[in-house]
Amino acid sequence: MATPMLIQDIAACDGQDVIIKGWLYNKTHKGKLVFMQVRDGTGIAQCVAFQKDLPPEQFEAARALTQESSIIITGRVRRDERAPGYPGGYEVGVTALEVIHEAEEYPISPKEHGVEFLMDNRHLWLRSSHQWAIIRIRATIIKAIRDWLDDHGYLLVDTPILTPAAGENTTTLFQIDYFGEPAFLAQTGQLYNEANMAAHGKVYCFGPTFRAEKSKTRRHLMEFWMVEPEMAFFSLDDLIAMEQEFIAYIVQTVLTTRRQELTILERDTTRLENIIPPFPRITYTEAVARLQKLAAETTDPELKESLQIEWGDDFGAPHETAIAGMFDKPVFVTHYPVEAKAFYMQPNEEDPGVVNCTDLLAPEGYGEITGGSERISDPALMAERVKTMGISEEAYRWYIDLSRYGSVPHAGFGLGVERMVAWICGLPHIRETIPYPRMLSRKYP
RNA sequence: UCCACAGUAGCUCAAUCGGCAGAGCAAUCGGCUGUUAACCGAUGGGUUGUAGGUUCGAGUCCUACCUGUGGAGCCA
Repeated sequence: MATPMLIQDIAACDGQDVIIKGWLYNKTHKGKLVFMQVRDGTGIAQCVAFQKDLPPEQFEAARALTQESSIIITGRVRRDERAPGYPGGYEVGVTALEVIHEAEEYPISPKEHGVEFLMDNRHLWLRSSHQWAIIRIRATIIKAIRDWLDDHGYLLVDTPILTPAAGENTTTLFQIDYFGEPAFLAQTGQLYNEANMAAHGKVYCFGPTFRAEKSKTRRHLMEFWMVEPEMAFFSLDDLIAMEQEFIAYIVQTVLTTRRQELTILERDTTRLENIIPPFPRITYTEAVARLQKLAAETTDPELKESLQIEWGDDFGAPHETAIAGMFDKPVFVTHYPVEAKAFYMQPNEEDPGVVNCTDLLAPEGYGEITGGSERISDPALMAERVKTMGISEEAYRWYIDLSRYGSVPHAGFGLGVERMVAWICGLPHIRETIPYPRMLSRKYP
């Protein structure tokens, strides 16, 4: 009696008669036998149909089967070193084949395709093994994020996506019509997080965020997912200590639970195995000095040009890559100039020209994966900041209230999930890190 | 928004100095009992991104536009 089986469990079913429900991933036939690579969502298994083992009409159906046709296969699992697939090493000797739907000519072949074509067919491309591996790792990263926070006393508190006020910078917000009033898609949950923090101590929000920046780079999406922890009575040192444990846990969790997927992606995991605390940290000022030294020493005129920087400038992509390249772990860059950062960041006591903030730059040129800081907790300073930034006091009254009623030193950060996925998977472009990327010139499918 | 490059068969690409529109893969048909992006033989497949211009003749040269790719900028 054949029993249903998921392909991920194929090794445990050796010798058993099983039923697989799935899709034909690829096929090759050789006279009186047909090799079918069948995927069921949990893996890919080679199913071998010999003419003598099937009713004639079913063998003919196997020979004629089109790529991505949906099928139900009955057969016996056997160990075979030659069998490809994920996990592979076992194959199914087919005794019956039922075709559920014969697919039309499938546009994506196992051969190479261009970026535009694949993105136009993103809804189908997701079935390909590379994309399958990425999306599974993404799910594991998200689970690791939530597990670590939940296990360390952080409470998930949701923040709104539809927000009423734009503050000072409407150009980077998507505006929508809210019953005749303008509303905006959230760029961050942080301000609401600070209110939630005062209620629960350590909180985090996790959801999609939206930025209408006309960024056309390999690291930017218009819609991306961000986790933002916010902690009461936290200093910059507390923040850095927490972040490195958190990041290391995520990386190590993927390494231990998604080996197969990292192999599919041909990721060099030795770089990831090294991601354990403590991470190096340098100040912004030190980073600028190192960049200037590097620019002075290099003989490459293009690199020299791209590394030009003066104290006070924010880092561009070449700067981030160069700084990260000086370390083999993620590096915390702290104490940026006040002007380069957000209005709510706490100025440094000894050097008021910089803020107590830290960006975490990933190795291998993957850029900023977290950005965080101590927040201003002094009511007078907050009021002054709000005024000088030209922020609507009416729209942000609720936020200003937070500094009036039991204000405490606090800190938090945001982590971009897609950049984390790109780094861990070793992907050259962020577009493959989310099922349906929203980019400057693409919102289909 | 700026710079560079590209657009030819379903896909990936060729086409010499401006002179017959071509291949691999995919598809279809046939062959093969161990394939790993199989292989072998055969068949079908084209408004060369759009609009205009130069020329006896334009995929190729010129102008504008559209679309995409790479990079920069932008980026609490």
